[in-house]
Amino acid sequence: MEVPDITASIYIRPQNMRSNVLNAEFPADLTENSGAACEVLEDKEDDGLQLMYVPFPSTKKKLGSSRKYLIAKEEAEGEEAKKNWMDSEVETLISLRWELEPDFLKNAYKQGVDMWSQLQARMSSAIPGFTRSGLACQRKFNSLIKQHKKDVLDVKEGKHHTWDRHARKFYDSLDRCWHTNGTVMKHVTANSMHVNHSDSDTALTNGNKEENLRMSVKEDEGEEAKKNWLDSEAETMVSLRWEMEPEFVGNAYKTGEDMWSKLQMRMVSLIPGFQRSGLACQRKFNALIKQHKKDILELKESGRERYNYRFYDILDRWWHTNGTVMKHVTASPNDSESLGNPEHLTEYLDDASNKLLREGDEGEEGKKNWADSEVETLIGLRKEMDSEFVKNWKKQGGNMWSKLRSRMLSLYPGFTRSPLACKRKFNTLVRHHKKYMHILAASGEEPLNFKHHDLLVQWLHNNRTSLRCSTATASASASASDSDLNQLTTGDPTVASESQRDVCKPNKAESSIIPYVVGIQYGINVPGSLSNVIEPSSDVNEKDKPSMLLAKLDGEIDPFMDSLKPTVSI
DNA sequence: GTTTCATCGAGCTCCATTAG
DNA sequence: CTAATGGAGCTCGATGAAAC
Repeated sequence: MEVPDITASIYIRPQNMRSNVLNAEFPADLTENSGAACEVLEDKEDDGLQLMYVPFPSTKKKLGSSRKYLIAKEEAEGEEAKKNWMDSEVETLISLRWELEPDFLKNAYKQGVDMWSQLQARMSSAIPGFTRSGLACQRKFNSLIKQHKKDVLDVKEGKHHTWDRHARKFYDSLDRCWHTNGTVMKHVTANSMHVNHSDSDTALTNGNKEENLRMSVKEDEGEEAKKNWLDSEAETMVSLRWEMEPEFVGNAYKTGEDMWSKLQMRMVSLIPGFQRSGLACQRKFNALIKQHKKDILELKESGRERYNYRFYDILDRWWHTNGTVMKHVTASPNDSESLGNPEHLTEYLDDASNKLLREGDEGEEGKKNWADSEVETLIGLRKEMDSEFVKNWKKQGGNMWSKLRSRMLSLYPGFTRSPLACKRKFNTLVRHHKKYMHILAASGEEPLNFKHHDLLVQWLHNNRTSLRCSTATASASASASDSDLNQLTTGDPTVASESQRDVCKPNKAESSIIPYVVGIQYGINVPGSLSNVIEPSSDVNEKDKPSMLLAKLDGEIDPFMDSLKPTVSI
C-alpha cells in the first residue's frame, strides 16, 4: 500500500493558536475545493520536512482565541444542524481518519476507547466552530466510503455511474490515503483485523503523539474500566506468566496460593499505573491462548491469517519448549500436539456444549441462568411471533422483543428479565445450535445435553425464511459456516416472496453460493472452494442442483444428516 | 484455578424519517 | 431529490458473578 505524504510528522493546531507557520504551496484543486485558508506547521522532529494540508473554513465567525472557540462550541452543541458537510470539513475528516487508522484498527469494538469521539475532538480543534458529533463523523465517513465503493464497482461493471455526485471530489483523497484500487475499504468494517497493519503502522507518527500523551495521562489518572490491553501489557504479562510457570505448577489448585495475584503485583512493579486485577490477567492470558489456538486452526484450514499478535511468538516458544506446561489453562494436557488438530477443537466444543444448558436455580432475574421452562417458552413465543418479527424487521418502533417480553410476563408473573435479555438469550441459543452442528459434523455423533436443540432444529428447518432477521450470527470461531447457516435459514431466494427477499436478503458473498451452501453448514471450515464440500453428482443438470439440495432439507433431519456425512471432508 | 453465563459498551449496517 | 440523522439490530472484546 502506498503511504501518502500526509502521514508526515506534522503537528496540527487550530488556526487561532500561535505556531511556527511555514510557507507552503498546496495543490490548486485542494484549495479551490475547500475555499479555505490553510496552515502548515513545522516538523518538530526535523526528520525530513513534509507538509500536511490542513484546511480551515474561510470562517464567517472567526474567533479570536481558543477560549472563545470553546465557548462557541459549547453553545453550538446540541443544535446538531443537518447542514451539509463543507468540503473542508470532509477533507479534514478524511485526513484525520487516516491518521488515526492504526488506532482504529487496534481498538475496533473495544470498550472504553471511543475512537470517533477522539477524532471528533481533533476535528473540533482543527476546525473552529465544528459542532458535529463523533457519530456524525462516523456516518459521514462511512457513507463516503460506501458511495466510493459503489461507484468504483459500477464503473468496473460498466454500469451507469454517479461520479458526478458530491462525494466524487473526495475520492482522490480517499484513494491517496487508502489506495485501495477500488477494492473494499476494509478498515472500517468488522473484518478490519484481516488488514495487514504493516502499511498503516507508518502512519502512526508524530501526529499521534499528542493523543498518545493524552492516553498515557489518562492511564495515570486511573481511568481503567474495561480498557483494551496494550500490546506491551500483554507481552509483559505473558512473559511473567512464563517466568512464574514453576510456581504455578507447584501451587496448582492449592488454596491460599493465589498465583495470579502474585503475577499481578509483579505487573504493577514493572508497569507503573497498571491497575488490572490478577483475575483480569488470568482471563486475558487464557483468552490469548484460546485465540491463538483458534488462529492456528483457521490458518491451517483456510490459509487465512487473522491475527498477528507479537506475543504469539512468546506463546509458541513456550509451547515448543515446554509441551505440557499449558495444562492449567487448556482443556487438553497435550495441547502442544493437538494444536491445529480439528479433533481438539471438537473436544473443546463438546466439553463446552455439555455444560451449555446447565440450569441454575429457578432464577428470578439478573445473571441467574434461565430455567428450562423459560427457555422453552421463549423459543415457543419467538416461533409464534416470527411472522411479526419478519414484518417489523428493522422498522422503527417495531420493538418486537418488548412485545415478546410482555407475553413472557403474562405467562410467568414475576418474570423480570428485560427484552434485551430475552433477545440475547435467544441469540445465544442459536449460536450454540450452530456449535452443535459443528460438533455433529466433526464427530458424526450427536452431542449430549442440548436440551433445547430439538426445538430450534425443528423450527430452523421448517421455517427457513426468517431466522436470519432476528438472530445473532457468526461466532468468532465458526464464522465461515455460520454465515452459511444464516444463508440456510434465510431460505431459497428463488422461492421466497419478494418481501421476504427484501427483508432477509443475503449478503453479496452469500448470494453467489446459495445453491451449494447446504452442505457446508454441517462442515467445519473446510478449505478450498465450496464445491469441495458438497458437490451434486455430475449427471444432474445445473439448474436442478439447487432444488435437489433444497429438497434434501425438506426431509427429516436425521436422514439428511446421514446422507450428508460422507460428503463432508474434515 | 478454570470456565461459563450474562452484561456492557463501542463499532458497523440497514431502513425510515426529516431537513435542506 | 439528496444528504443527514434516528433508531434498531448485529458482532466483538472485556469483565463480574457464579458454577465447576
